[in-house]
Amino acid sequence: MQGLENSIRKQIGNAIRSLGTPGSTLPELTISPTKPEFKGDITLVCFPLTKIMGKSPEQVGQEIGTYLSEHCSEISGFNVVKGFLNLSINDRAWLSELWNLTQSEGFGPMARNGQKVLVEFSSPNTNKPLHLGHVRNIFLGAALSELMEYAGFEVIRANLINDRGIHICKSMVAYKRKANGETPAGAGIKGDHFVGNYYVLYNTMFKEETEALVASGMPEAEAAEKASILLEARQMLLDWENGDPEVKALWKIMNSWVYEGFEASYRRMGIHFDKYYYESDTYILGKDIVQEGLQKGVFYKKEDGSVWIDLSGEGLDHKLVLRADGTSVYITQDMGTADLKYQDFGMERSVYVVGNEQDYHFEVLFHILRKLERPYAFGLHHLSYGMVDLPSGKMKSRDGTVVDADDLMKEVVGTAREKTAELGKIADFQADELETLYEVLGIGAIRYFLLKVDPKKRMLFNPQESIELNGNTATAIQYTHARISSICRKASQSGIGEKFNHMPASLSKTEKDLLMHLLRFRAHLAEAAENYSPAVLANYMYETSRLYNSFFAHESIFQAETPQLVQFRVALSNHTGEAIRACGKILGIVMPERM
RNA sequence: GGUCCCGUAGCUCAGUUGGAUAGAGCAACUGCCUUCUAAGCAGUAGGUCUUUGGUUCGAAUCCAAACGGGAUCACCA
Repeated sequence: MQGLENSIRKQIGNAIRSLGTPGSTLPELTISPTKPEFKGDITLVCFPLTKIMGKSPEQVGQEIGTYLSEHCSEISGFNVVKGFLNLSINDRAWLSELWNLTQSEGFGPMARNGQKVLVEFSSPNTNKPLHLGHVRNIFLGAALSELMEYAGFEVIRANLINDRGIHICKSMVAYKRKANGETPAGAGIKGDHFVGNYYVLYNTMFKEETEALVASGMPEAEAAEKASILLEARQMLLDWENGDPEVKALWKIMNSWVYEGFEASYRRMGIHFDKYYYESDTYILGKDIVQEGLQKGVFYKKEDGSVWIDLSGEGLDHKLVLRADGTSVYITQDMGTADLKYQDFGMERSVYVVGNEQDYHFEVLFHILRKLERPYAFGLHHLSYGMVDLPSGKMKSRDGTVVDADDLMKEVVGTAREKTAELGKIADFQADELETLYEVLGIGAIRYFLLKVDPKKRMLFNPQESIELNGNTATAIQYTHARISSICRKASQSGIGEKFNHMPASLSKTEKDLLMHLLRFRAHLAEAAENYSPAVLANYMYETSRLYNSFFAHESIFQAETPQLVQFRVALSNHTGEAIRACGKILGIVMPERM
């Protein structure tokens, strides 16, 4: 596409010049695929050229069209409708484009660009198991990482674990009071769920205690502050900071249970990290940066000793960066962590995959880092995403309306199992092959469902209806891939080559639509990487699958008129498979050979 | 209240950065398995792109305002 489109752009430029417009600079040419209801393949919008050429849009179209069909062998015809110049490209030109593509980079990754990008995602708290919101974050981060890698970057996947603070202490208090030394292994519960249960228990106990206090005549606000269980949790946080060995030991063991649980979930999701950061290490960072900022005059100190930054020039507000007592706030620590990451990896770009409730925080953080003239400051990006809603409304842990990540995976894999059995195409599958297939279908379905939507939009998750296996779903795309694989297997048994090595004289409509779409792969890849948007690629992948299915239904492959045509259609199928696998790899959706 | 995000078919979402008669899937209705996988294909129906102004040859897209939904505006993380 690139080569052909560029050469046509050039020819159009020549046309405009030779049609008598001396010296003036060309406006940007808008060229797009022709709408299906018109004849032609690509369309030039003529309106922007009317001024420079001093003619009506129709005249412009006619004259450029005439010039092109005389000077440009790829153009086989044209028509002008209401100022749109529709150009027909001969099939041979399209075929050579595909030929060029498959002979060169194909659908493989771009060449290394020598730049590094660090992607921070997942970043869970260690007091409860992962839920659907985390799953969106994790799949976004993982897909973005793959996408950037494919686009030529070296990628560092980082997970900043929030393993410190009052919320962890709450689980610890509940455990201390009620557990009697129970362990996840003993209880037969996954570690993160085990600890999460004590967090829930804390909240129950806290509620009971405050209600009792209120019943005994204490005002509600006071009761919420005086509950012994809360005081104990606060004391525990202080003890933790003072290095109390007993508290530290409990903290360590409970966190290790959670990490085991997380690792199991990550494994099932098919993701990994290159680097873990822990807030228990990073929370002390950033104070030296505050001093540096004061010296540089970026920050200022109030009479009480607290340190602030004035961002009113940026349309924001004044923001505290250090308390009067010299202790850190969240953003202090984030400044320090940003420096730490840069020391560790020296990356040009850094992406934070964090929910949109922190939009303001990151805007402030990025402003600060730019004012502090950090070398990485202009490569920062906040990949902000919207909440996942349920039909019942917002997910709330205390209402028990969260969709647990492990439950979700289990359920969808179960659905894949039932559906597969229903269709009954799996008679000759081995048991372990089947288990793999169910995983691939189930996890793929969730992944695609969460990735196909523009990240910044809130999205609705309906547990009953959302994970469908028909229509615009991973399953349907995986099915297309399985069909393609089946074609390729059959071809190889008959000794038919899978590589594109023959050009038919002409293309059918579905062949041409598919081919033209395949040629746009790299443009979509580039667009997705540029916008940090896996959704772009997800939609491209679905469209590829749809066009292939249409081709598949309309054209017979092995019964084609000539052996050459058979070979071409096999090759077209194979290359479509390559494109789908490439998208699948980036999105983390495994494409099965058969299903 | 200030700031930011969102508003497209009954539902869930696309919409190539301003182009032609706005597209998919689900749900509903019709057809298509004796030929390569029907988890599919082809079709019917479904729209005041929240509203009102503006910018221009042209607006779902850009600007302004209003309405609706959400987030945020902590010396929490």
